[in-house]
Amino acid sequence: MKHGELKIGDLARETRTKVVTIRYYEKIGLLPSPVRSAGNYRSYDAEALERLRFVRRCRDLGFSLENIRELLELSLDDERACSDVDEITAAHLAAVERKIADLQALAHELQRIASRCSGGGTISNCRILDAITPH
Amino acid sequence: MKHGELKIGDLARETRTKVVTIRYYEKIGLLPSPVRSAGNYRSYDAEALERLRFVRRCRDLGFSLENIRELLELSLDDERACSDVDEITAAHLAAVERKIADLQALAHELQRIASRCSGGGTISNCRILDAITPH
DNA sequence: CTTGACCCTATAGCCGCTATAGACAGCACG
DNA sequence: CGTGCTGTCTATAGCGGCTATAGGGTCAAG
Repeated sequence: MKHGELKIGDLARETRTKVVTIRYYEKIGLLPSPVRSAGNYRSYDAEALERLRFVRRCRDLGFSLENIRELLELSLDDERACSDVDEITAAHLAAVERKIADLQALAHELQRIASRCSGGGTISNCRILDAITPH
Repeated sequence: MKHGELKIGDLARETRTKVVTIRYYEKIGLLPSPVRSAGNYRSYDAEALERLRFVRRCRDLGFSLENIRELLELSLDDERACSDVDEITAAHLAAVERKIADLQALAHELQRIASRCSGGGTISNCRILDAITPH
């Protein structure tokens, strides 16, 4: 193994990604197939590491793999308009904010329901089940 | 079809659940298999409707099908302690609140990133991609 | 020369549905 | 009676984003 080349486990450690996940990303074409060593091991270079780092960062930001695919493609074409990137980001942010609002409404309702528990009772007079049951 | 009996489509309309989903719930044992009509159509009674309504309500509250299974089982046993129900609800609420916190952190980061867009530029000087790319 | 850590492929499973295909039931209209 | 139409039936595969399992091969250290 030449200087600077990384095995899949090295890549996994560097990016805190599981080995199987890296292979999965390759299978779905999110990462290019790397060259293979004599023993048929995947052998990565620094660029591959950078690409995976970018993917991981995007995943941490909650982007879908499909979005990441687009972002990667955009990032390779210097001439494309930056507004495409902005659009993807803005749409994702909006989706996250919608999800937060939904979950907050949910949390309030659950709090309301949970607060009804008198404690120590049996199912027959459970006010939580009562609250859940549609009337 | 006797008075008061419902076909799967009726159940679907009443509960705003898709027909395929009802069949799916039956397959995984969340709903009991109903009797069949002469033409092999599923035939539901009012109790089945109530049960599905309960399931739907729980889904709307974000409970997993596994949780719903437990809640259904608990609700059938009058003697069981209500605290079991409270536990499931409280754990779910805690999970929802964790998720909200995670998403809020995410939203803040995305806002920070999106605000860097100067508009009108090209990928080569895209400050969003810059912000996403790990250094 | 064996042990153990790592790597390989291929396949199936997770959740909660959704989609597709191909066939049968039941009713209205001509 | 036939023809359409809508609704229902079964069975199977697919979605996203992994994760788990089985059954091997590779390689460096002791």
